[in-house]
Amino acid sequence: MSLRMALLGLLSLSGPASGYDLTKLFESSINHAWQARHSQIYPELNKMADEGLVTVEEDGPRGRKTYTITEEGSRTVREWMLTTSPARPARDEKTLRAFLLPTLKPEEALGVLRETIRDCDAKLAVLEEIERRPSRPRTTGFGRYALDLGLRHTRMMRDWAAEAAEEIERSSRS
Amino acid sequence: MSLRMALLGLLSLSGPASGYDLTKLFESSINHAWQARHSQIYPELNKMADEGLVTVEEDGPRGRKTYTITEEGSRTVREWMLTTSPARPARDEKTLRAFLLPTLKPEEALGVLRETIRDCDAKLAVLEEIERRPSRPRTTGFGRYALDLGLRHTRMMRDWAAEAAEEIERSSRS
DNA sequence: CTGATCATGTAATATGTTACATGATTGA
DNA sequence: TCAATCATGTAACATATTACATGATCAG
Repeated sequence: MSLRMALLGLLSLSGPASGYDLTKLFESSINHAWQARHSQIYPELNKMADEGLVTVEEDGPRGRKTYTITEEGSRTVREWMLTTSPARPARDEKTLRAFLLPTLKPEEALGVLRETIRDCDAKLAVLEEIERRPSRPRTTGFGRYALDLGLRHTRMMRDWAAEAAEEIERSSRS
Repeated sequence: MSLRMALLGLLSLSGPASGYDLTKLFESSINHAWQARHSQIYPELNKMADEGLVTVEEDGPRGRKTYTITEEGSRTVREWMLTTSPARPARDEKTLRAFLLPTLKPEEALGVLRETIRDCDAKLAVLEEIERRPSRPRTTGFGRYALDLGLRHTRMMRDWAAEAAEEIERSSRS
């Protein structure tokens, strides 16, 4: 269901769009919370059109199709947001690796943690750049919460890795 | 690969265990980073046995089988931890919902956020209880990083939701 | 005219969930 | 003896990834 909801949500927030647009939007906005390839997005859009959650208009060049969310589509996301339960916990490979850190020797674990810190810093740079950008089109609102969450999440991860590394260093010195 | 690595990691951290044990261990330790049902775990263990990453011993009552990680198994997780790249971003339904918050009316969004806060508080209570527990068997180490990350993540989420709610309240009063 | 990007799709495979199925052992 | 829990599995279905496949349009 989540992919479907993500697509309906994007259509509702950004207005009519093609599968191609949505694939890009996915990458540039919601990517750290959910991902999907075009090979999953295109079929899903067609299914939703069959079910009346979106309408299709075959217009643009190169067989471009524009999808628009319908009343029923809007109702569907809304229901989902308001009534469905907390849902499955996240599947996060980074956290899994954190969990498995104790299987490594201290120096190895340290290496992994330092790489994590570098990755977080790189990601933070990107997100902070987006945050600073004065003209985020349609975006006072749209994606604001997600950006904020992304920043907080990355900082949290960075801090964790830094403190874990420090702790390992301390205990291997003694 | 991740499920496989999670299983090998658990076997390496906790010692030999049955599929049943591992299913339970999954739930009680690594659950917030990765999940798997027994219907996925049993076949994976058998596949790994075929490939020599674990050995099986059919012993206990009720056809219980005990799996032990092999040298090759250990090498496999180690490689994975040290050499494979940052990997796919998390898929987190909670964050997706956060992203879609602007599709709701302010009062509705507020309701969702308040529920998020309640959920986080409940989860924090559980995690803090685990943290306080004096006798975590084999666990000064095992699961420590993951627990810490879990706590940080939940607090981060809680803070985010609280601040977002506050912001919505403020702007709807004006 | 040529490389980048736009634009859509399908097929094979891998991963994950839900439901079905069975039976042994243990403790009250 | 009966309910809970231990213990393993398979099948059907849903979801997601990778690779294959095709071609139009645009900017330099």
